[in-house]
Amino acid sequence: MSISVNTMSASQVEDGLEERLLRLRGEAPSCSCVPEYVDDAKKIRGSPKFPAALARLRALADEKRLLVVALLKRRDELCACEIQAATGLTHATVSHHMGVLADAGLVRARRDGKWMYYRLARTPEELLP
Amino acid sequence: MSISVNTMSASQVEDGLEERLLRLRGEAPSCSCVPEYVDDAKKIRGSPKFPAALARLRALADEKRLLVVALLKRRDELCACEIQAATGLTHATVSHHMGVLADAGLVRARRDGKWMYYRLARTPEELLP
DNA sequence: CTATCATGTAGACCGTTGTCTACATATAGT
DNA sequence: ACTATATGTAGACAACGGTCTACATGATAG
Repeated sequence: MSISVNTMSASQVEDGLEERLLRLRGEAPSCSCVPEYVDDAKKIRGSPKFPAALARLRALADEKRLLVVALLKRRDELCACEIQAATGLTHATVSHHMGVLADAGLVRARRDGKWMYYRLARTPEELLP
Repeated sequence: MSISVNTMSASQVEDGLEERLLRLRGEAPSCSCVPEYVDDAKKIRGSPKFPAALARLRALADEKRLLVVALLKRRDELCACEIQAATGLTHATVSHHMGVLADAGLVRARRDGKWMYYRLARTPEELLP
């Protein structure tokens, strides 16, 4: 899984055994590119912003959920039954989708009697990183 | 599939047959919300911007692809083998991911001899709607 | 021209997820 | 309390997508 390209010493490259083994697996590049990108990748993955941004993107990467968010940009609040009618889904699926959007921090839910109302949690400009 | 809530006339509601049928399917809301959102949804879906935005979001909604885009924000160009090392994937999977990003219009590919170089197609600010 | 390296493509595998039905919970009205 | 309405939850199923291996293509060096 982990690739130790950036930690290979000159002696290891010279004896060639380790390198050839990696090459046979197709895991060792032989181009002349600099290897600092591996550290960059670790930094990016280690940042707490990365999983949060990924969660928001995954929440928006669905046709129905993106439609709901687009609707909420026009009307600041929609009840669950409106979302159901606009998407053509069952109420169960709507509930699922709104849960995904809420977990990602994109929408906020408010209960008023029997009805649930949803609105964007932030301004549209802040929705994406 | 299509829900005709916004086209129901008063007589239809009064005789109740059509309405009860819709209710039995769980497709007719009975709350007091206004129904213009159905037209809004059609407009949003009909816009050419909607599928394009969805394609970009779906391309970014993957851990590895988001990592690649984040890397490309720091270094303006990366070759395929660098991306392979940074992600820990096989070259086949890297090729697949870069194809998805390119199809979504997020990255551009450039061939230089045996190597493929990738860079962001736009400035980071334009990447998302 | 052949060998070798970097990358693309095809197909299979399998975990993820969007969707539904069925049931459960909550709220309001009678 | 009892009923009806609105929404949430659980589980099942099917389609999608990320990943791999194996093979194909393109490109350079000798």
